[in-house]
Amino acid sequence: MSRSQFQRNTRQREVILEELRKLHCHPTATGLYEVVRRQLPRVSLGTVYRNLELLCQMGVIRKLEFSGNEARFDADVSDHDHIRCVRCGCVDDVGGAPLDPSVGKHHDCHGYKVLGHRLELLGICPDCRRSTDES
Amino acid sequence: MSRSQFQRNTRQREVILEELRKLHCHPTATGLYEVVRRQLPRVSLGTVYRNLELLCQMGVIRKLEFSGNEARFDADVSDHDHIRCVRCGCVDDVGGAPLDPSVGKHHDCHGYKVLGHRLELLGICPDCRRSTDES
DNA sequence: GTATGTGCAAATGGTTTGCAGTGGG
DNA sequence: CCCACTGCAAACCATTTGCACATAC
Repeated sequence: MSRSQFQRNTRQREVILEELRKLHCHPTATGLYEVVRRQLPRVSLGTVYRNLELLCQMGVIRKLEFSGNEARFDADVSDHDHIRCVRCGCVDDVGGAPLDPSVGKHHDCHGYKVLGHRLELLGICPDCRRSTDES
Repeated sequence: MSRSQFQRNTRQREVILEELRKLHCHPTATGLYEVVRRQLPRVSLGTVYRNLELLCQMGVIRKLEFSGNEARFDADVSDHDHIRCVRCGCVDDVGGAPLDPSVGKHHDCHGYKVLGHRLELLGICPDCRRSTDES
C-alpha cells in the first residue's frame, strides 16, 4: 500500500486495513470495529471511521452505501456490483460484467451531465432462503 | 385515492399528499414538512414521517432512498429511475425505459434469489453546471 | 364510544467532531 | 520536536417512538 508522505503509518490504520482485507463479508464500521478490537482493545470507533474515510480517499478501499442502511466497506476496489439481502441485510459481490457504464446515455436526463451510476441488486441470501423455505 | 376502511381521512394526511403531488422536486421529509406547515402551522415532523410511511405502504407514493442521503418522496409511483446531482443533492426523474428488470439474471449471484434492483444515476444538474462552468 | 391519528419531546442509531494528550517520522 | 493521529465523550442529524390528548367515523 503506497501512501503519501504526509500520512503516518499507525498501528491502528494497519490493523484496520489488514482485518478488512481478511473479511469477505463487506462489514459495517461497527462490525469491523469489533474485529479490530480483538487486537487493539483500546481502539475507538471514531478512529475506525476516520481511517475508513481516509483509506477511501486514498482509493485503497471502497465505501458501499446502500439505500437506507449503514455503510459497508470493501477492500476489493475493482469495478463490481453488489447484491443485498432484503431480509438480513448482508451484502455480497456479484460476478459477471458490471452494468454498461453508458447507461445514462440511453435516458433523457434533462440537461444533467451524467457522471456514472450505482446499481444495487436486491434479493434473498442462501441462508435466509434456507431458514424460511423461500425458493 | 382509494383507502382501506380502517384508516381515517385526516386533514394532515390530505394536505401532505396534496402538497407532495404538487411538488415535482422529490422533497425530503423535512422539505415537505416546511411546505405543509404553511397550511397547518401546528403539524409535527413526526406526523409527516408517519403519514409518508403509511402512504408508501398503501402504494400511493414512493420513497426514494439514495446512498448515504436523506430519503426523498415521489408522488409518481410509475416505474422510472432517478438521477441525483452529486454537487447539490437534488433529484430528478429520468425519461426513457427503465433498466431491464432482468438485470440480476445476467450476473452470478451466488445462490441469492434475485428480487429486483435499484439504479441510481449520478450527475451534475443544469443549475450546478451553469454556476461552475462545468460542461 | 373507541381506537386511530396527532403534537410534543425524548430516544435511537449511524456517523462526525472538539479537544487534550500520544507517538510516528 | 512537531503535527498527524488517537481515545473519549459530546454533538449531529435523520428518523422513530412513547405518551396523553384529540378527532374521524
